[in-house]
Amino acid sequence: MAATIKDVALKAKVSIATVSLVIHNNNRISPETKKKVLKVIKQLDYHPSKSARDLVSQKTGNIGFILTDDHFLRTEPFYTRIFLGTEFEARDSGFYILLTTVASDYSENDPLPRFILDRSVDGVIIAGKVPHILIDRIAKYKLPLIFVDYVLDNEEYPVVLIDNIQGGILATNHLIENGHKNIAFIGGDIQHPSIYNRLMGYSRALENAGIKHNDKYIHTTSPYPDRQNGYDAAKTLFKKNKYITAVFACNDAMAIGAMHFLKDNGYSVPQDVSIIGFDDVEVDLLLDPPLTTIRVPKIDLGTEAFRLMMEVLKNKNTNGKKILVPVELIIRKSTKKL
Amino acid sequence: MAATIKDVALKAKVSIATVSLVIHNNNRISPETKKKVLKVIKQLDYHPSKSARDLVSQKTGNIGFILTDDHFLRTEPFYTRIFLGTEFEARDSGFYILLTTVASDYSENDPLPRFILDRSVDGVIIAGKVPHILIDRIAKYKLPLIFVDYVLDNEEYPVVLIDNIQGGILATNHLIENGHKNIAFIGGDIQHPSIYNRLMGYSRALENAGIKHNDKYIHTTSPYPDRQNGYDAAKTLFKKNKYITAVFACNDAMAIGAMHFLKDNGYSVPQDVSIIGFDDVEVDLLLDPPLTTIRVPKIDLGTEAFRLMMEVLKNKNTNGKKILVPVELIIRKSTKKL
DNA sequence: ATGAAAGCGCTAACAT
DNA sequence: ATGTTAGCGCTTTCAT
Repeated sequence: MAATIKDVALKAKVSIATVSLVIHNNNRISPETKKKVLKVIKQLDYHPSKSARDLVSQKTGNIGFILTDDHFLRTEPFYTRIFLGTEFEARDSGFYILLTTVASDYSENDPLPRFILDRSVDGVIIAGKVPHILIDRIAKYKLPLIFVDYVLDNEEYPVVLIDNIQGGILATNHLIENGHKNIAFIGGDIQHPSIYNRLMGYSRALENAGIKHNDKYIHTTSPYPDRQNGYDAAKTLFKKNKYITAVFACNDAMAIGAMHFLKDNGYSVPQDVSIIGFDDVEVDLLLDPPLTTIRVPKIDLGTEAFRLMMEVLKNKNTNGKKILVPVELIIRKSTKKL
Repeated sequence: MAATIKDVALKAKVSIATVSLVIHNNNRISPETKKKVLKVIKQLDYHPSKSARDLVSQKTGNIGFILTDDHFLRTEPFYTRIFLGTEFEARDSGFYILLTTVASDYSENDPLPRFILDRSVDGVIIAGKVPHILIDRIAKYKLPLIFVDYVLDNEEYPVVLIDNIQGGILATNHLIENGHKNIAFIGGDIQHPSIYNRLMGYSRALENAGIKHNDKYIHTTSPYPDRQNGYDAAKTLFKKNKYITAVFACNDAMAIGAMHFLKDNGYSVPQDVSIIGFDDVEVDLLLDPPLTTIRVPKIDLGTEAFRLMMEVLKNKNTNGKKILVPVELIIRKSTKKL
């Protein structure tokens, strides 16, 4: 069995209280005693038991990380990266991240993540859109709650968000600067704040450039912004509109789908149509042509979320605190001058 | 604060021992008492504290999951999927998975994963190749240890492996059946058991078909089987050999790299050269042409690993137990009849 | 500067 | 069938 505090105390001929104080670097201990105890700790390869600490401190040193299985299973790693950022940061602070997925159609009767029920987390990070009912249920447990890449607009939770409006502006400006005027926007569910804001950025950029907003160029009825829906959105759009020369897709998956539609139908990218995506997932580079996009620093999102959680746990006033993570235009080969 | 066993006992007017027995469904308790206690438990939304349980039971209900950061950061989700399989299965058994990455060049001076030191896991799953020194150090803690997709040949650890030999045979046979005779193999470090076994499958298939083994068609000097090395391997190979009509890459990443090299140099796939990969990562479908490959059921690998861990924890005799997960040929468009 | 002791929320052995 | 109690390995208050 592993050594306990008792073993150390016995061998160092001090009380367990002294050992505890040494571990916590309390300055009430004399240098000699400290040295002696430290030596024994090393000899026995003693490490305090987390279970015992958790019990007595009424904390767990764990943070729960919740996302829907849809999001986790996404082909292009996105939330996985956010999770990694959180995990990296947590490790430095001595915390563990307990990851769990919930069904995208989580409903009243589904069980809550276990770590909430058995109190094995000190706080919960929710990444991406999750059903409202889940949030409501979690809220009852009064655990610190932080959102990443999603938040309900009427709530006061601290949140880490992508600067989607800025990203929308960046993407649209890039197209405008390349001489495009007939610029389409394709996106999924417009109720989703990220997509809504990307569209807002698009609108604002057009407005700033004095380009008239054309509702026919906007397609946002797809439920989920994946490749198939990108394909379908492009199909609908190009069937009705002949003058579109550029497409801003709300994410890379839809951009990829749109690119496929165009290829299948005799358009060449970027000669006939320029396409820009959003997210910067790694497959972008593999495409032919490689996709111009807006880079989202995914790892940073996770890192920031964890830091914010630490602030909350230290009782700082973080009510409604919002961290906007900046994005970056990555110009590759799917866009060109008109 | 959350309700404790004491609160339940008080309200139900029984002792905490009775409550404990009810929780554990012990049949020594009378149906009426049981009913009464259960009712109070529901009223108070009582869930036993994991910290307390862990401490008294000297178990943690956690399993550590270790992989190198290289592996976790792989562009094509592979180990992420294995992890998911483990997590899904763990959830059903009431376990948590603590994920941590270690540096690929982990050395003597680097710290051990914390969950080993502070005893917050009951066992450890190691996924993919990790430095030998890390395994040695972990072994000292006498924690149950299981390997997935990697194992040292001289060790007695239980392990879940891909049936790489069978996969190598499947891939090579597919090419042979399509009339190919001059079949190249490209792979990374041949010391890696997976790569070695895929090559063994290749050799065996050639042998069975009575095709002479040509060492010049085998390139296995790349350190890490990624795209760049696939590109380079193809370059080396095609510079020296004119008669190659098919390439079996040890994984999809190298296959993708090789495909790029061929495209860049005027070969067309599959008209001039057929290519088959291994793994079946999702981007394969996006390629032009979509990649023929050997499908590895990643989620299953994780699931099996967790189940094996449960067996070990139940003290079943699992010493040296080896689970071989079967693979499957997925024919797409990168291979064709000669 | 150090030690004794209570107690965190459970489980399990033992008692009734 | 149910209750009493010791103890898991720590932290922390209070003594000394």
